[in-house]
Amino acid sequence: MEFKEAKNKFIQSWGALGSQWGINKTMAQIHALLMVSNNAISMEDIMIELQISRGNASMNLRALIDWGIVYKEYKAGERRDYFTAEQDLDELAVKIARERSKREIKPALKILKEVSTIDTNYDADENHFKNQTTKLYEFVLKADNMLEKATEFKDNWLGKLVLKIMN
Amino acid sequence: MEFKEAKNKFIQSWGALGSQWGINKTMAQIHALLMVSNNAISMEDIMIELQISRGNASMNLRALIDWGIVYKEYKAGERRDYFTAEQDLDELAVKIARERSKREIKPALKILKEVSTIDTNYDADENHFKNQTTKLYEFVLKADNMLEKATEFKDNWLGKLVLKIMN
DNA sequence: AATAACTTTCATTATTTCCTGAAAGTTCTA
DNA sequence: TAGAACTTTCAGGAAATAATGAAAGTTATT
Repeated sequence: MEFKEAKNKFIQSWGALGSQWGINKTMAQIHALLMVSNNAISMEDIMIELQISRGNASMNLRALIDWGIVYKEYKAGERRDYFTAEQDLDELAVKIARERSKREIKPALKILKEVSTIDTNYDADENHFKNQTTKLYEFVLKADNMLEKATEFKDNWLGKLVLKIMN
Repeated sequence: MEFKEAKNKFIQSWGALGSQWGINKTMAQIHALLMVSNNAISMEDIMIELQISRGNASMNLRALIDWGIVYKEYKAGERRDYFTAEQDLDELAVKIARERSKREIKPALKILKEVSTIDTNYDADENHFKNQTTKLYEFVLKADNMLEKATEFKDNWLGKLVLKIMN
């Protein structure tokens, strides 16, 4: 396999993987492209390389920037914006974990708390519901806290975690 | 909030959360319903409760069974199938983690290995590509191994992990 | 082996999600 | 402040995904 083919395969696969995890294909592809690019690249370049429209490129770049994993870069004497992706994988993972926690896990916890604190009479079904949702709340809370703790290492957090687990 | 309202809210929210993580809404809703149900329930019941068609119910129940988080149950003297969800959250998380690893992470690793092992000349772009994908491969491999190790505790694995991290 | 009770399949339809492209917006320069 | 260079927005169209329901399939019973 030569470079261009490999690069393309990587971008396509990253896009597909994104879809499976609830991230839209183009967003994942732009991220993939930037991640393996040696230099900052312009919206124009991205549009051409991925064969997408200006609007699509613009919206997804914005989303990636909101996630904190793509940066705008200004080149001296140049009008257009250039973009780069976070190149450090520890940092990337930390940012993704924090965003998903903020956007999805925290709201889910709120709802779990709400529904698990209903008043129950002695009905078996209601008790079971309350029980299960309470457990779920505790489980998700614990998982979320753990992730937060783990990512606080920041520097090589995954490596440190592995060491701890291995004993 | 009373029981029925809470139950509904939980099911709806679980469905929405599923979507955000690449799991179809109905599948997540069926799972939610079964998870908080005190008794095994029939396809008929599920169809009514979630207002979905027979085909939809059948296909998504099948998918949940394939994931290993929903079980068929046979009641003596009854013709129809009844369904229950895995009630133990540790077990549930382990199964989901293992399936996603098998279905998504392992194939991704295979591709990362492929694209990261191209022959490069001294071109800076190519070297950067090779570098980044190699690092990504190692990172994902490490994460996957860690998850495997963590879930091997099986019994209260999340709790044990938290303890380790806290030191 | 015929019928009844139930489940699965899959072509069609519906819904959701995503993408396009043109217009409006912004920012810089002269 | 006019115009050029570039970016963003968003209504409408396209594509992807999910759901329906009727027919085919399965299994148990008589």
